[in-house]
Amino acid sequence: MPSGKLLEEKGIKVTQARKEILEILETCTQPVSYENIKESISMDKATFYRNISKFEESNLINAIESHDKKRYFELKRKPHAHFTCRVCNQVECIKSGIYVTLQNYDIENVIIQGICPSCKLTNRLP
Amino acid sequence: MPSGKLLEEKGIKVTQARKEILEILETCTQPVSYENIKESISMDKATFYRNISKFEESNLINAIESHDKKRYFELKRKPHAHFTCRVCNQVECIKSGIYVTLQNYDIENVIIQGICPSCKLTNRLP
DNA sequence: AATTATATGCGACTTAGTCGCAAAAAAGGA
DNA sequence: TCCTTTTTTGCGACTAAGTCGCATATAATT
Repeated sequence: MPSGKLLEEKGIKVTQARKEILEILETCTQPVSYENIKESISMDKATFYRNISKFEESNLINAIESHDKKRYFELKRKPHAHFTCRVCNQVECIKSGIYVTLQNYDIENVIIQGICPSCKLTNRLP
Repeated sequence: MPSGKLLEEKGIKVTQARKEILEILETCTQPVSYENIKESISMDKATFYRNISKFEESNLINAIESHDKKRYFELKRKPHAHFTCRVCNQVECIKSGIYVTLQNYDIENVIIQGICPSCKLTNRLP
């Protein structure tokens, strides 16, 4: 879906900066932080975060915070859980069936924390 | 269990500050932040956090970060999931049966994010 | 074109948590 | 008990992801 269209649908004005952010998020298979993509975007940090806030309000994206205190962003597609590795800090989408329900709570995200297979195998330390 | 004993078992030197922290954590039924308990402790902020780090290394306590970017601490007792409310930021222990397994991952914590029943009912906004 | 509204860049700011260092407290002898 | 070594503490300065105020720029509207 072209990023301009996504924005129009949500009633968000289409700007160069916003298109840039969405286009990058569309190509990413895992959530990314500002740090991860700052070389690939041309806007200022403040503009990036202001637009990210706007996208969050419009329910366009999802943010997950990892152990490094950075927030990682992804387009909202099919709901799924996330795994954050406390060694490499990467945030991974977990597509496999994790279903959590809690009576009377609104559940918006499920985050599993621990050590990912790759860090486990290579015995990397935090 | 007296807090001095807990420390000795883990080979951590017993000091006034450490006993204070543990005694408070022992009385808490929900995870608490530094902010929550700073009036009840007599040590400096740096000392608090240094001891918290030590307790984490020794697997004595657990930390959960909420939406307010603060970390909430609890004694490690029986493993259980946590719920963090993005409106009131409280961290709640979820004792009911949530079991998550992921092949080849080490799972250390499961955090469910959303809106708690109390904030839902009263329609509080973030 | 002129007016109004919204978005952007820049630099200063916020804030939970961390660090360096000197003073204080504990531990271990002799 | 006194002396030496090791660990802990308090204080103030610092860190870093993210936010804010404001002036400028861009877009929409009349």
